[in-house]
Amino acid sequence: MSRPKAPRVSMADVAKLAGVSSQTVSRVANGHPSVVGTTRQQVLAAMKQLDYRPNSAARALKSGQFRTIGVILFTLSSTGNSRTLEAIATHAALQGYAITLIPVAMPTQDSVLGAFTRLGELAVDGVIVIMEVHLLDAATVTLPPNVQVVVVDSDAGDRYTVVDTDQADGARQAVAHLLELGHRTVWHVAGPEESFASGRRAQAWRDTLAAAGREIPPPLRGDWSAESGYRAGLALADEPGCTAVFAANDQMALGVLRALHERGRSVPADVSVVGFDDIPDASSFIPPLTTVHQDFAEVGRRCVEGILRQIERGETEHGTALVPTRLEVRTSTAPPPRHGASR
Amino acid sequence: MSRPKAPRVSMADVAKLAGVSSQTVSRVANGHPSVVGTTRQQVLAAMKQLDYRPNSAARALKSGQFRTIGVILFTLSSTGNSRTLEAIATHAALQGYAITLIPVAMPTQDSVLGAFTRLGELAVDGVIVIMEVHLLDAATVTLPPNVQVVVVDSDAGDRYTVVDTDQADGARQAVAHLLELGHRTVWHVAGPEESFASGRRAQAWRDTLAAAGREIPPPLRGDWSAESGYRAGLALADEPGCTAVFAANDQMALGVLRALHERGRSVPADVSVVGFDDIPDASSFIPPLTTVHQDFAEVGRRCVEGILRQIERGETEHGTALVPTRLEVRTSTAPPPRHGASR
DNA sequence: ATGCGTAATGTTTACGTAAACATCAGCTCG
DNA sequence: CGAGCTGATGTTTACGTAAACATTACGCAT
Repeated sequence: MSRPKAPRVSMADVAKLAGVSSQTVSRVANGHPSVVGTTRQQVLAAMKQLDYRPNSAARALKSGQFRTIGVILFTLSSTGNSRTLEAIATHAALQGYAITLIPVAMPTQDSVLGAFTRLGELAVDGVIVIMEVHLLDAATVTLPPNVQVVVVDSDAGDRYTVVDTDQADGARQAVAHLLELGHRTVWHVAGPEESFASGRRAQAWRDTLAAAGREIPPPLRGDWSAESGYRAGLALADEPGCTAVFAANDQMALGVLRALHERGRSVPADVSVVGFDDIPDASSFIPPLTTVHQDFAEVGRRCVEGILRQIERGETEHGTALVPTRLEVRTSTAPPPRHGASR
Repeated sequence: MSRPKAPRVSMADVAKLAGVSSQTVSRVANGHPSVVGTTRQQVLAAMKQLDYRPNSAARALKSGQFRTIGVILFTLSSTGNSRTLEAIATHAALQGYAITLIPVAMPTQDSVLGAFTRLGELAVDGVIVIMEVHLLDAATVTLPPNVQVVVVDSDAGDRYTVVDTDQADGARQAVAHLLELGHRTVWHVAGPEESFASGRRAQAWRDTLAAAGREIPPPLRGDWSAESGYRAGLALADEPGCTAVFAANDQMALGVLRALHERGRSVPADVSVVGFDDIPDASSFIPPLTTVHQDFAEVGRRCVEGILRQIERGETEHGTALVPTRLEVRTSTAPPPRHGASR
């Protein structure tokens, strides 16, 4: 373990060179006002000459703060997660906070528990959870008492600060758009059952149809993947009455597009398709996909704001903040085929 | 700043409860052998009762190690980066290391320099850079002396440990596949000029054609985005002699597919298209895309191994490790149209 | 029996920082 | 003109851990 190391430069070294006490060096480092200009210059010069860098471990030990936020997530393979993470990292950096990644191998309670246990020994002041919250329940007991939590995409607003895309309104916009175009009803390719976002989108789809007095077709279930969308799309292609599809994310919409294409159903002439997320590729699908745009950057920003507020104040907040969505209309949607033509 | 806190449980507290010295607690915590069974049990029980968690700041201060790896990257929006990061995080966690994310706002030397300066004060034992290395040159001076570096996708093997996908072989396989199908030559949609990966793929494309004695069409240049691929695709659709396209990544291939589709050129009957990356959606493109599969998980694994080896040994290694690629043949490639038919 | 080695545990110390407290010089005001 | 104040800087201490060193107690060989 003991390896040859360039011994680190400490405040004491700087102090000696500058001819002051180490406390004065500390004051300069922290921008304390009561250091006179000339002294400050000397210290600064000494710091530069020795290439001094504050030791964050010592600082953390003394202050009890790490200036670090942990982010717990299951996977980065979904666009939403990685874009949110990126925004979190960027905003945290702006506030002088670092991000520590805590990957959870599998979305099981055991794994999550393990991640939180590791976290208990980890140097973080707060945690942002990008994951289904019901998995978190068992884990909360293992959280150190003074670590705050913010959750993305969840209904746990009564226990945590929750930041969420306005799933319901996004889905409503998508369905309303299709109805306005004249479609009788809208079919739905839902996400996995255990996903909160998926549930909210499906519920809003159902509600919007019900509010308009339309028939509610049985939803098809996918797992977010394009492949599962393809399977759903094959089924939909065989439904003669199906002229409009709302897929719960863009990847499944991609699969639906492929299935319809293979079955000779033209989009949007025969069937209209709407997605959710607005991933960068959506505008290059065949045809370019009408989809619900999510502002991941804003979600990330609010997460950081929320967690920092809690860290500063030292107390947990509750409540849910919704980030608005907006329908991005491209060319995968059109009025339904005229009645005569479609039979 | 002084906030009401649950005072943290320290070794001394555990020691008092267990009726031993804090050093014995330390020995138990670190699995030191010379603690007799009964004592160990007492300490363990006390730890559990008090919900003791080691303080990583104090541990880091004492040992000089943080058990943390920093990852510097510019963006997570590319599949490759986020998948690599995920693999890095997973493998680091397996070894008991945490990952600290250092996002760089813009790919400029200034930004990178800033990130490294911040890093200087950060608690990391090593750094993995997922980024064009030429931006790193100015930054190395600001790196603390005992922080090791591993680089992904670069030609800096003479200065750093480099882990890279075998770009050249992947591109070669793609081009060879198209030539074997009977295409006279292969057009190329390249990535951005400043990208090392892009350059390697383009060079291998050129070399493979040259080795086969084929004509080398002028490469088109994109920026990795589907939109840029679309623009390139429109140009290619107007090239009568173009029957085969090798796009430097899957997203640009997606754009090419759309352009060809819009121009009424059928894939693969009229034109064959090959991509690079094998993103999950590639199998759901219209048609499913033949592409070069990259093993991002393996890249991440080797990065972590490399950096840990350097951290253990305390010295920098040089050299490049190549992760093999493999051609995933789907239905976007076929023999060229028969001569008579195409005119 | 005496001494010595060894295994188990306790005591001291240092890591680098920053809060708390102490000191000292210069200045204002009664 | 000196008491008291203020601003600049120095000294002490504590944060939690673990290495290094110190101290027991016990067993075994002479």
